[in-house]
Amino acid sequence: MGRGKIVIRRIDNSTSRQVTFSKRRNGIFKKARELAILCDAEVGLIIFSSTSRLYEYASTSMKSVIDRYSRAKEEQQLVANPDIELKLMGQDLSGLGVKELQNLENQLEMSLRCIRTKKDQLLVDEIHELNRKGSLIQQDNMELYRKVNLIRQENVELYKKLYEKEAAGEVNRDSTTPNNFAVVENANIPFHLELNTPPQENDVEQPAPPKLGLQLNP
Amino acid sequence: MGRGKIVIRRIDNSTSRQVTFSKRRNGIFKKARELAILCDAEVGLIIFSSTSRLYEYASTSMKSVIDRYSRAKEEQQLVANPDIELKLMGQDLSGLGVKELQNLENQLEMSLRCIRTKKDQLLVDEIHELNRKGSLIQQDNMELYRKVNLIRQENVELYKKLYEKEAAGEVNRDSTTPNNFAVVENANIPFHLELNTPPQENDVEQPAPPKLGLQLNP
DNA sequence: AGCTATTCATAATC
DNA sequence: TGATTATGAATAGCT
Repeated sequence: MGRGKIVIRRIDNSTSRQVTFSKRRNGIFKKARELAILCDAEVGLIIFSSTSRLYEYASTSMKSVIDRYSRAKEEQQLVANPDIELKLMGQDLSGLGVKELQNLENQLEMSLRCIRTKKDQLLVDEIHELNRKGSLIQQDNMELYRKVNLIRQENVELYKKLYEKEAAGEVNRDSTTPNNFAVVENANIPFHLELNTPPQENDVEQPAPPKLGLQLNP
Repeated sequence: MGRGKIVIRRIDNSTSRQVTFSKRRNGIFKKARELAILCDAEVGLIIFSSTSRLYEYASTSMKSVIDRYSRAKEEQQLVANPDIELKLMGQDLSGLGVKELQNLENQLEMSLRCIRTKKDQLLVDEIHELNRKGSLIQQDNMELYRKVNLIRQENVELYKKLYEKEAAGEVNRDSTTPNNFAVVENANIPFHLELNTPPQENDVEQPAPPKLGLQLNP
């Protein structure tokens, strides 16, 4: 139904995707409404666009639809698993008085709080652990930088000495060839290192470990 | 679309209502699927027939759709109701009826869920960020190890050459003193480095970043 | 946003 | 129910 047939696959062009979305969204909402009216059905339709905007239609109310859906699903579950309810609810609620129900509510709320606390603790612990590890690696990193600089300095000294000796001596054997090669490599390494460093310098050279986002360890 | 135009009102004849329901239900499910695929949307469609049978379609999963819907709604609530805060502290509750109190309770529970979700997201994000940073520093670290080894090797070569030259030449000036000193330092550094490395090697030498505790990125 | 040429969905019928 | 078909709707491609 259009100027040409299309295959059903994601529309790559973002603009036409948007346009098609608008048109078809209207179309399907109309269909949903018609189905609900014509056939006396309860219909709920939820659509999130690719840009995460929410569009919804419900013949009654979305809350009603979702509640009914949940109940229906629970019943399906029950049919599939007849005895899960007993374990889930702990007990039959019918015949309980206000006091018992209040007790039950309190217990469940306690469990809930307990679980939440544990979950949060796990997350926070993990962040601490990551910070600790990060700090260790960073220290190691700084140590390595120090060492590279020391050895490099020494390297320079050695080259100086070699040149002095060669200058003091005379033009001799093939040793110049590997020596030159070595010089090139040496000249290369610090340069490369200098080039490599800047992007990480903020994270790496500072004495303190980087604390990002939330500050969890006071 | 059919042999004749129809008006959109409840179909009285129960049989044709049923037939129309079947046909249009298939139609709208197809439309929903097409919309989801074509426009990269997340779609959830719930239909209860007039006989209370449940039919559903979800491009991802109904749970995902409903959760996302709830979150979106909660955020809308928060944005729309910036002054809940006043009643948030619970003062001035006197004079409110059961209905108003229930409303307030619902709103607060919604806010609470919203805040919890956001908090969890922040924690998880932070863990991801720390993992990322850790991975970067670790790469840097490995690069540094490589460099230290290269320069050290080169230094060894240079020492060899220097000694050769000195052996070939003669016992000369005071240069031996700083030279010896340099040798001592040089001999020291790799040793120190070797001693330093093992405890961290597990963390540092592996190509992959260390994922500790919870595995958050699947 | 509109406008058609087309394809599609489906009401009526068997 | 299931299949068929005439017809109205939806919409893809253009402007």
